[in-house]
Amino acid sequence: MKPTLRQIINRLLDHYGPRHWWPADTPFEVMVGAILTQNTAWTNVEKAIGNLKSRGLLDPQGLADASNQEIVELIRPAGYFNQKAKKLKIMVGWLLNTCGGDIEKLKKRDPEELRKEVLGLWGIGPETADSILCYAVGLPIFVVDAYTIRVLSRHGLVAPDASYDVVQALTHQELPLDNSYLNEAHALFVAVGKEFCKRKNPICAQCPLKEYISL
DNA sequence: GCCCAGGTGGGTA
DNA sequence: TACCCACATGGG
Repeated sequence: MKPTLRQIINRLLDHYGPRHWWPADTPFEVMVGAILTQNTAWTNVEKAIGNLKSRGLLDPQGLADASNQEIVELIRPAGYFNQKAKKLKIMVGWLLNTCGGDIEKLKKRDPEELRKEVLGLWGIGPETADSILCYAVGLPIFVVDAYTIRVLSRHGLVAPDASYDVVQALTHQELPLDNSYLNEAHALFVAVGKEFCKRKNPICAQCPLKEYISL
């Protein structure tokens, strides 16, 4: 039997309970984490974030003033450090320029225009942009990631190679456009994805969604 | 030693 | 548009 999106999320919420995402102390830390976690295990991101924190660089002006070399050394554990240092510099430059580093002010902007602007920054694609808008700014936007597509495709709701925009359009059509709900929904996909829906294991005997599997 | 992880941008046909 | 590749560390 093919479940609906709402059924999947209800089942996951039932199983995991509220996730309290994103794992960060401040909205700015969310933004930094969103860049550092690109194609990277979160455990490695934590080390990099810890390094930045202990150096007192986890604020917009601090990062803007730091040398590229220093940032590279601190974020080395997160991988892709040359690219990511550049991305962080571009992101904080934009942030300081557009709102003086005060992320609260971004809430007053037109959401669609803001998303386009963030997407226009080098190094920020759809998932990173939406992570920032959902978890740092607090907008009602669903974040699509590899886990989301993997889980949904294994239950026949989207194609395995479905595009980001197609999957997001589906979620925005089927789900309440509410920040708390969409925040929770994405976090639940990550929870079940990490535990049961890795690339290789096709079937998950202990998965809370196993009752729906019919493929 | 090999595969994978909460992607993105650039190059080529 | 549709592939292909570089980017890089750390854990299983």
